[in-house]
Amino acid sequence: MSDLLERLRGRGWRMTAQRRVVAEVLNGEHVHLTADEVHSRAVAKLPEISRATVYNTLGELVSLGEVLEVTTDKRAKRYDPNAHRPHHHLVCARCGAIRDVHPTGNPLADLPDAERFGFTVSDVEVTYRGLCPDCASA
Amino acid sequence: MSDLLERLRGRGWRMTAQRRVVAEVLNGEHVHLTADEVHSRAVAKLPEISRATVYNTLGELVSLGEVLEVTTDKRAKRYDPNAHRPHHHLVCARCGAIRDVHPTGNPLADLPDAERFGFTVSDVEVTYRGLCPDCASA
DNA sequence: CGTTTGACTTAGACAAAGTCCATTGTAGGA
DNA sequence: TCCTACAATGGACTTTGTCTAAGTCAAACG
Repeated sequence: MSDLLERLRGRGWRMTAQRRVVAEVLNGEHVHLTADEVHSRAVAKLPEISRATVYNTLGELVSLGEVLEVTTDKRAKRYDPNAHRPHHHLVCARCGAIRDVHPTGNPLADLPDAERFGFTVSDVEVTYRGLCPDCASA
Repeated sequence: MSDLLERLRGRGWRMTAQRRVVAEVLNGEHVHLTADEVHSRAVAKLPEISRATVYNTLGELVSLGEVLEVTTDKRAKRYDPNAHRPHHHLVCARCGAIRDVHPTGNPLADLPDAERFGFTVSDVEVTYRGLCPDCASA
């Protein structure tokens, strides 16, 4: 269950009530919360936690590589704790629902040298867009 | 040249000084300006143009399919006038430089039915990340 | 051409998301 | 237990974008 929390403890991350709560909120599969949603849920468990702390903690988790920042829409960034299994995202264009997906193939290999403009390419992010079953039938 | 302007005129788009200036600013290859950058450049040509008009006009160009919205980073949306030729983006993780790229292969075909969760998938957006030559040597 | 009209533009208020900073609190080691 | 470096707080601030009411103008029409 508490994989994220376990990993953080193992890395000697200084544990505080606030950090524990944020990590707990983020735990799970197909979790893609905005900073604000993380804050709301954290407040439910620990009413005195501040917005700044949630932002700080999320930023730190991202730096540690334990959580990924996902920007699927133009609104708020979302935070994805599933950082240890590489994956991409499928987003509903209407309601914003997000699923983790695992396409076959390797898009990095699909970018010819001639198209790299001298860049050192290290990562690729793929976002599929469409309509989820609910929105498609509406 | 004024391909964009030509196309818009051809579509019976009501032409005003403000709209012309915005279209002119956006013209070109590898152009990925934020709304604010578009506004600054538009102001240089037409000082009394307002921010709201720039936003309105950009939104309209996107609706018309003449300009694409790109969200490569967590900051502002960027606007890409190269909407005719499908392409993806290569972004420098440090300085934010953006190039249009044309990978081989079709990522849409790489998403198995089992990974679609019943979604009607219509589009895919690929963002490569790395360091541009300047940032890599620094 | 002049009139008319509905679409376009404007300035500024407002909202949402995120950052910054000086102050206060506390985890964890000696 | 006490200390101290690190963490949390909250409120002001910044950035990005939206909205509205009132004024302006492009273009169709006669």
